[in-house]
Amino acid sequence: MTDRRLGRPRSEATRKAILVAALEELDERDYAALTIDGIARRAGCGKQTIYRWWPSKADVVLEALLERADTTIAIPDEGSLSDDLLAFLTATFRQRGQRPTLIGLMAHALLDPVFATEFKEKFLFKRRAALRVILDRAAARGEIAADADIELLMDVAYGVLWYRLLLDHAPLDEPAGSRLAKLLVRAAR
Amino acid sequence: MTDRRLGRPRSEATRKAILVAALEELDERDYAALTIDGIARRAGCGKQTIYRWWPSKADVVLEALLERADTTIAIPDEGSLSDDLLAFLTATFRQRGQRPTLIGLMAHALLDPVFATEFKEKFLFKRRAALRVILDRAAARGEIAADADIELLMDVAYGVLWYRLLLDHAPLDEPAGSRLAKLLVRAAR
DNA sequence: CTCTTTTCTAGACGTTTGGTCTCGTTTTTA
DNA sequence: TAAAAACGAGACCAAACGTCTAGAAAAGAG
Repeated sequence: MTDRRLGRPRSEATRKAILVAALEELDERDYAALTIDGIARRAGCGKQTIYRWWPSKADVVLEALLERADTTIAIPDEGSLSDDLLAFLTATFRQRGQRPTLIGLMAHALLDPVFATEFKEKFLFKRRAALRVILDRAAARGEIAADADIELLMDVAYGVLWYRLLLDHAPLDEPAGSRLAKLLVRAAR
Repeated sequence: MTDRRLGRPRSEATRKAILVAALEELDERDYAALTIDGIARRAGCGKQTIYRWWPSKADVVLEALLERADTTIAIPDEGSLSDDLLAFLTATFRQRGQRPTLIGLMAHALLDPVFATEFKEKFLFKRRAALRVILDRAAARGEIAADADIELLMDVAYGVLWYRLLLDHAPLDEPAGSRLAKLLVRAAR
């Protein structure tokens, strides 16, 4: 008796081929044109293999994104809120090449409540948690007013990030991150 | 010779029936399940009538939203930035019943660049313009630092609004509007 | 009043996609 | 060797999109 399940085990090679194929497809066409058939064809596998393991195409893309990106979110610890925020925001803003992927996932989350839960837990709330560490440390150092609304501060940071990502009307570069960091420091006092 | 076009004129009654039907359908099912056939059936018109006048179902919903909501965005003028922001934000946050509609339109905009332009011009940027009036007046009164980033302040306001609307993880009520207004006033100085 | 133009409802039609199901095969454990 | 589960390939059905056709209706022009 072993702890392995009965029957042929899941093919890790196929799993990776599917994730790679999903990202490659996303590079060539936009998210709206992404199809399960297309991913299967490119990965050289049957559609059923994809449906067996992922409930929707968004779940495939999300897993591919999580696997590709540095799963560990860097949490800077420079000693001051100002420096920590600057490092965190510029690092976050720098991942701008992922915009099409993030846009697609958010669109899917808005239309599919089940995936929305998945997306929040595995991606969005992880990022919030990282920022919360920074803010909590600053609060412990007394850099944040006792009556400050930590949740609101996080919503300001990620709100601006997502709003600009979605509308694409203003830059999302390092100078922008720097200005946002300054604003947050002033608002936290 | 008149300025009326030749032929049978467009039926205003049918146009309104379609917009009403779209909103009614949205009350009963979520945006993802909204279909042109369903709207046509409920409005008692042929599909062609819808396709003739609107390029996509999102355009129908957007027009219905614009027609229903107070088209004129109230711009308070209380004499102080603090009061103006409080009034503007709480009025905006109060329209929370429109969440499903707004979610659907944003999702569609993320997947369809053509509609995205429409959505920004006819809805999102109109709201930004209203907020800009408030901030410009405050700047003229000297309530905002000369080097303040007005665009960033607007992105903070609407960023938090949309981020909470999309994620639905935190309240979007009048106390929240009040706290956000306070934060903005502090950040603007 | 008749002709032309355009919109109207109604619904058939082809296409695409999603998602399920079937088939015969392969890889594992018992 | 038998049972169990995953595999690739692809058939299959249902749903929705968007186009098209047909005949009726509503307006102006002559």
